[in-house]
Amino acid sequence: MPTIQDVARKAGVSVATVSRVLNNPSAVAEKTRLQVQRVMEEIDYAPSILGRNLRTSESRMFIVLLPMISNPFYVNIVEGIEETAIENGYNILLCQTHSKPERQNVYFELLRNRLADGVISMDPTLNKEKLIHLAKQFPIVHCSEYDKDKSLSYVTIDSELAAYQMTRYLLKQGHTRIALINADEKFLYARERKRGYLRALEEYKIDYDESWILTARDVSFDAGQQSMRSLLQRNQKFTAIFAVSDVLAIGALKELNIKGIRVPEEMAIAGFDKIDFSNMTYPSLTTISQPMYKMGCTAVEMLIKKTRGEKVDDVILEHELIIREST
Amino acid sequence: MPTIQDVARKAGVSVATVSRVLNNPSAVAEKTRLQVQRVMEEIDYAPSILGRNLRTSESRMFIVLLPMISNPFYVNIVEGIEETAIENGYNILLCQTHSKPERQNVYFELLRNRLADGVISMDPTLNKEKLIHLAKQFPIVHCSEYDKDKSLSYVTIDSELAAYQMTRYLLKQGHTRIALINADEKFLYARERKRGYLRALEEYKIDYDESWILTARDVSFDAGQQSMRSLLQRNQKFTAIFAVSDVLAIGALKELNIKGIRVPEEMAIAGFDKIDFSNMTYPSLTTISQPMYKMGCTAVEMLIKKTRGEKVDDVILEHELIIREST
DNA sequence: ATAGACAATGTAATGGATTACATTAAGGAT
DNA sequence: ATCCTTAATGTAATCCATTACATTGTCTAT
Repeated sequence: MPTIQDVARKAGVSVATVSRVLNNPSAVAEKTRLQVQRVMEEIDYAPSILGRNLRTSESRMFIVLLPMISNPFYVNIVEGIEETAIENGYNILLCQTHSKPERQNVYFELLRNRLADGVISMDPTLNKEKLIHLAKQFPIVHCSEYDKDKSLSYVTIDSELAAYQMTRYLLKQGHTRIALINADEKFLYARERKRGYLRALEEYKIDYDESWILTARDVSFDAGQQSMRSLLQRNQKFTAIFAVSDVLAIGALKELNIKGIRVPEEMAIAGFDKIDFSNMTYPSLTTISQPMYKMGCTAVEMLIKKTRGEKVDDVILEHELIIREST
Repeated sequence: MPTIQDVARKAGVSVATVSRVLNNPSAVAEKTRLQVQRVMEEIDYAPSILGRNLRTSESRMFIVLLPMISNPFYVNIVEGIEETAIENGYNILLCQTHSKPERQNVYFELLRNRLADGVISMDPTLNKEKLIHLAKQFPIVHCSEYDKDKSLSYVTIDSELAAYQMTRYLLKQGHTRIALINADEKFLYARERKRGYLRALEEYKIDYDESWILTARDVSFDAGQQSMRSLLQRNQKFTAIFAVSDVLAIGALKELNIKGIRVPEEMAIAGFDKIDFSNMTYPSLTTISQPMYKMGCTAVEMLIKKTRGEKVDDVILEHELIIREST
């Protein structure tokens, strides 16, 4: 691999001039510039990112931390992040954490080592203290997940309100026995959506009890299906199910299909997220649309501001109730 | 951020000794080692990856190139890649190319600059010459997609055979009019699967014509649905559909559901890949199981061998016909 | 003709780590 | 007491690019 020295030697100039051609072309005479550029072409020279970053401590890379790419919820967010990052001359590295600290640390090391200029985190399981500590030194933005105590910047939606609206919608449809398939409450969104659900039930003076709420093992189709199965065994005569994630709802719907329970006639079901697949189920799924693409864009914009040292405000985006066939 | 110099100064030793503590601890006296380690702890020192890589030209990172993470087909492959890479002390960077050369080049630059030690490519649209050129200098392995002319290493399945078996299975079920929803033939797998499909039809002496084969706009649910729609408009009375990808099949199935066509009674449908979703549809989808996880593991193993300069053989893994409710 | 201004280019320090080679000190053999 | 071996540590070159500062040369104004 040729270096800047090789170019300089071959072009009969100093390395400084070559570097100028690269970074500030107007500072070198046209004749010299063309000569240098010709040599660069000729020997297929590309500046070493390593050398450059070492000198400038800037990499124009962002790290995007997500639990797993298997959750389709992230797809459109990543789309938005990528698009906006590229527009602004940044590239992104997609990093799966599997919610494991060892994995997370690997990526934080990249940050500490200036292999990345900032982090967009969508992993809610990150160690909070560590994160706050890092956020003092490096630009970090939370996307979709965020922390209550405001010590970290975030962009998200109002999960509580969305869940409240969905539950209220189901109540208005005449349902009075509505189960909630929730995610692990270690996720803030799980806690928020549960609160919204309860608020609606209380407003409608429904006589519910804790058994209406079921926590899925994880956020996967299987877990959703299994949750539905155990709900059906109980014989509690629910007429509607609200799952806090489309993935769970789709799993649940599958179980209803298997058992031959007609949706929405015998049982209504609603999800959350509006992932692509939610429109492919039979029947299609009523859900909450999160502005995922926009959330990704916003996260990057916030992050770039942070790299410039500017103050950024947290952002809460609008969501939307999408009524389809399953309710 | 503290440097190795800071540690050396504070511990009263030379930078060489600090470096030895890091890379070859047995070469330094226990007393000194402990002292140095204490200082490292104290000032929260972490070696600069940049500095290290610049010196050693090794990064222990692999780049994984895929068109888009939205295609669930990649999920399990990535799982296998990641697992195996980590086991061997490597980390991976997931890179979406969107099949665009500009994007691909960004990541190849990382490779050229030693920010990564090798590439696993799952993007079939890469410029072949460029790739062959790069493969002379850097370890590159193709995963799932591969090139006919054997100039690049690959791990894949026998798509032609799988498609042949699926088609033959449908024929044995008594279907005689089987449409193929294909992907763009720029993908090798699309060409291969078409060949397998045709071989079966010919073996069964089916009087088919070109109109039985439809090329989807891209590989997405929508494209599958649209393909089905246009097939139905034609009034050609197919009794079975074979889609070369589950994503397409699921879109097609959706359209059948919408039109109230019973599956499999009035129309059978089969997919390819066995993605997680394929078991969540109603009815569940007959498909070809690719050993995706294993494919990912194998790709990494091959790549590691290559980084060591060893010769590697191409690998073709076994697939399996998964018969479910849709046929 | 000479000083001053300015454009173009070069020199050398710098960023953070690794490592070949040099140096020092301690212990063992005679 | 002297020489040799060996373990422990240090010195300095190196990887590649950027950039502050120094130098050279050309042109203008007086």
